[in-house]
Amino acid sequence: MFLDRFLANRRGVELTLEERSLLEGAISEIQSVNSRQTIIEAGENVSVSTFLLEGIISRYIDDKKGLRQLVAIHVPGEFVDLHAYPMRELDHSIGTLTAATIAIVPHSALKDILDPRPELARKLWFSTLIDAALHRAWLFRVGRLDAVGRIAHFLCETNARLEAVKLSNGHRFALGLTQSDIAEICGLTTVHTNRAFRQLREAGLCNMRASLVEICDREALARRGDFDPHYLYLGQSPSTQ
Amino acid sequence: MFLDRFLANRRGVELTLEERSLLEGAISEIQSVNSRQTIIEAGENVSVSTFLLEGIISRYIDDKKGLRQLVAIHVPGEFVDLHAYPMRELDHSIGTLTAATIAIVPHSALKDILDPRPELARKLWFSTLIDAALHRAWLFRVGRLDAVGRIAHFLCETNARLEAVKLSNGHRFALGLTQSDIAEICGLTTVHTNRAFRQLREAGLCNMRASLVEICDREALARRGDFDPHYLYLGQSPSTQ
DNA sequence: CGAACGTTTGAGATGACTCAAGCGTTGTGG
DNA sequence: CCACAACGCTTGAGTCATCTCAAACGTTCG
Repeated sequence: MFLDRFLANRRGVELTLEERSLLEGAISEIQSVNSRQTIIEAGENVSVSTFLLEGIISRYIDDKKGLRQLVAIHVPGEFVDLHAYPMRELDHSIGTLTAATIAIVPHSALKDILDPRPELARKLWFSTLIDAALHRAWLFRVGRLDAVGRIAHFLCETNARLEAVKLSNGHRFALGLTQSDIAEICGLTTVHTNRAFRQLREAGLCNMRASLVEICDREALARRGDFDPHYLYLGQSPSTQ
Repeated sequence: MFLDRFLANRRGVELTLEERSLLEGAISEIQSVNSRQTIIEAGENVSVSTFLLEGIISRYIDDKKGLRQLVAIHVPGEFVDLHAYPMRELDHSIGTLTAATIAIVPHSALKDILDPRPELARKLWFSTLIDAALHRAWLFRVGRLDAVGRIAHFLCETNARLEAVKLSNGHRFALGLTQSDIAEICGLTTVHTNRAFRQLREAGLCNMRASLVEICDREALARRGDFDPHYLYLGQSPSTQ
């Protein structure tokens, strides 16, 4: 039941009941973490992976001046660092953005489950590759879009991801992030992010107050952000644009 | 012998002789491809993966105006799209930048080899995760560095990757790319890339003429580009900064 | 020799940044 | 229950990095 959301609605790799309960059994611990806490520091050796049950977690790279670049965020129902299983150590740090609940999965338990089950291993492999696809979409966002487009794209992506795990109805969702968080995600300053939000609001595309996001015109928002959900590898959800 | 360079000098996942020859046997075909050819279009269904023997191959996402964002480049000794094995279809396109030689590996052959060999499967999984780590470094580059820094970072990365497969001596390497290619990689215009190259040249950090890159001051270049090679998961090569 | 391509330089436009300050909301302690 | 601190949001004005448009120059190759 902890893993109900894992790979939910992902094209072709939904887990069987047996697979789900096997993975469930590999969980060693459930933890609560406060907002804005570092969970793993870049370069650390890790022997467990983290599955996110509640809240938003970020992955980021620090530059030498202490500024950081977010390279991923995770929503409930996703492994945050399953890639640590083959990699052993990480090239980035991990921290909470909001308060969060996580499940800890030791790699030894994972190995016992996966070694005799190539099909399941391939599904987990797939799930780490979705993260890579998200990285690519983020690259596109930062490299090709202007400030308004980046925010539009990010909101479309987040809406689609949350919808897949039933945390958005397609038009409205709670997102515990501040405008500064979104600025960091989109590679912008807080000030400029705020101005871009105003433009989106005035154009009637979307609205964010107190971390509740309301998407007024989903299609127009997707157009403004040049958003094509293909890279999320979702199944055919009824309202996915 | 085709696969000699694959995972060469990668921390902890070097292939055994047996593994190498098994993969070697999975190759169905060797092909030559001209410069600037599309190999795979985004969204296509694929049942083979591509291993790069010679040349430079890019992966890119098109925006709706026909401009493209490069999300990865590959050098000899790397799988270009091993992730197509678990994913089946790709969220980006693939094309050559220079003339190239590639080896084709059908997924069916891969499955036969990997299903009974979880250890080898984990090494291939790892190799796709290095691509993800490269994506993250690219995000850092585009999100946090200025024009000169981005180019410096890219040159440091490329130097290190080519060194791992013995195509750079650490200070000099042939790179069949134009300044426009590097502009696309770094999310800059050609004009501005040219000006940034001049700055690097005048500062005595590096030099690029006719696609031969010469790194004059490796440490200073790494500092300028805020480059830390940790994310490449290389073994301890003698001169890696 | 000429066409195609890549590199280099100039001048002006613009999107995003920096610095600075005011405003609104929330939570807390006296 | 009020006052104040902390935090996030909003706005303004001036600056700067990068972009756009334009043109000249050098190589390579047929």
